[in-house]
Amino acid sequence: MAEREVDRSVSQTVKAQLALRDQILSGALRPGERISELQAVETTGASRTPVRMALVRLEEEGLLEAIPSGGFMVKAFSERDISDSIELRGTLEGLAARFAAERGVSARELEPLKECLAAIDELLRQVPISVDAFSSYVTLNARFHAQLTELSRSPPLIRQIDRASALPFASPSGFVMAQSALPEAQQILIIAQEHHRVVIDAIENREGARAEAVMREHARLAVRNLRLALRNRTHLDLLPALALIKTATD
Amino acid sequence: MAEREVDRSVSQTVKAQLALRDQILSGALRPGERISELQAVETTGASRTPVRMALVRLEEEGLLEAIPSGGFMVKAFSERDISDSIELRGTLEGLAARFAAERGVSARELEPLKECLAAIDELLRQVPISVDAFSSYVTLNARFHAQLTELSRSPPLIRQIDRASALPFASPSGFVMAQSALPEAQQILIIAQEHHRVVIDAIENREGARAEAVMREHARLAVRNLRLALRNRTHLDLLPALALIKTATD
DNA sequence: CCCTCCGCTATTGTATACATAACGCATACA
DNA sequence: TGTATGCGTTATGTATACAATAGCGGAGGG
Repeated sequence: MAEREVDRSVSQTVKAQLALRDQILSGALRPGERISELQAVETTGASRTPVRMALVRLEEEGLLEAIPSGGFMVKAFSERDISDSIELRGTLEGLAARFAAERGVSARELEPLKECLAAIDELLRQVPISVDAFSSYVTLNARFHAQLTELSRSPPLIRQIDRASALPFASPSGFVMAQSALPEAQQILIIAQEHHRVVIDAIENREGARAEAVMREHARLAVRNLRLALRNRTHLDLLPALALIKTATD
Repeated sequence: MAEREVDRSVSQTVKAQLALRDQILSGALRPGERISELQAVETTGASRTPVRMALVRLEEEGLLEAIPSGGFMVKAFSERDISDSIELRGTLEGLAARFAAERGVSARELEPLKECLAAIDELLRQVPISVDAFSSYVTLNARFHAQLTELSRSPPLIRQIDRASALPFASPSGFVMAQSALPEAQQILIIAQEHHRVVIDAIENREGARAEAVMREHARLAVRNLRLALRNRTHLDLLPALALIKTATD
């Protein structure tokens, strides 16, 4: 066989993992479908060992499921799984906000959060929001959540939140995109921004319970809106993660 | 070289994973120590491929940490990491209890929980509790927590709780054992049992908030007691997981 | 005497060959 | 005609050979 083209800039394992994740999230591999190692070797360009490592990592990430008789299949998610994942992340972020508030955060550390807040305020001034601005919003929102998580200064918690966000529909960007299909999108973003404002205020004033409560409400809002969005399936092709939803609703 | 002795009853990957986990939790491998693949091959009896798969899984489990330049080392935990992990699990179990309460649970499903409760009541009648009884308590308590988690009927949440319990000191059995070193051990077990009783009652009566609150209090109690136990380091060899604590406190 | 550079060694990353188990198909018998 | 059994094919599980890199030690020069 012709010699393999090898990209030496990143490890083969990482390359395979990224490629496979792409295939899953883009819908090229459908939920429930078995992933053939040989096929993965061909599509990713890595050999079987790194492909297998990538498969194990993707299983731990939650995108794949081990088949008892051997091998892996693409995991399928119910609508309930998705809303639970969002609420789960909200709960963890609530704990992170509480930790941040109770343990104290310097003004210096809150600065990046406030910058995000101001930048989002700026974006939301547009009515209706442009496509470009919306895209910036997705980025800024993700950064806000990541920085808030960091403020907990709790490696175990940060780790769990990262894990909970691995499922794309449970990531901050994921459900924002889902909500964008709704007619009330702009109003939703404004409410969400209010949550952001409150959580910063609560952390500044060391009100742990309030900081936690608002993050949980933030997630519950997301869950409600995701449910709405799943009713009008019109623009949902915006959300690639939807490729993971079980076709047969249970 | 002499032919390798192969145990064909379980996969080599699983065998290696169990063996390595044992080595880590028994303290044979110290925190911060690099794990050599070759050495692991010798001690586990598996070859490099399954050993590598096991290492990846243990990393995802949180027992190992990837070294940037390659390979893995045993993760080291601070005291704060440990108490955060317990509080984290308590928060997740709180959510599980809430889900169970809000979504409704049949009397049939609560039966196993009540059996655990009664069995623990029986054990606690002994004053002071015997070593054997304490060992039964550890098992029953772990079962209680596992069954409660199941009642949430939320696969993503169950998965996260399992992950959060992977760290041995964050598992139900782990911190019970740590607490056993305290002079107030018996009193603590009685309070914990009261929590168990309340959460069942709350779930039965569909009081989600109360069910959640008591599980969080349950965890906070554990955190307080673990702190106490770490002060009197006398009997802490009871808790193998302590092998994971950073020697240099930071 | 110390610092730097080169080369060696040890360990990980990758590829592939081999073993084994599962699935499917075909054929034969009831 | 249907079912069961056996064989073949294909996939995964395992082992090992090869490649590349990082870390360490020694030697040489400043």
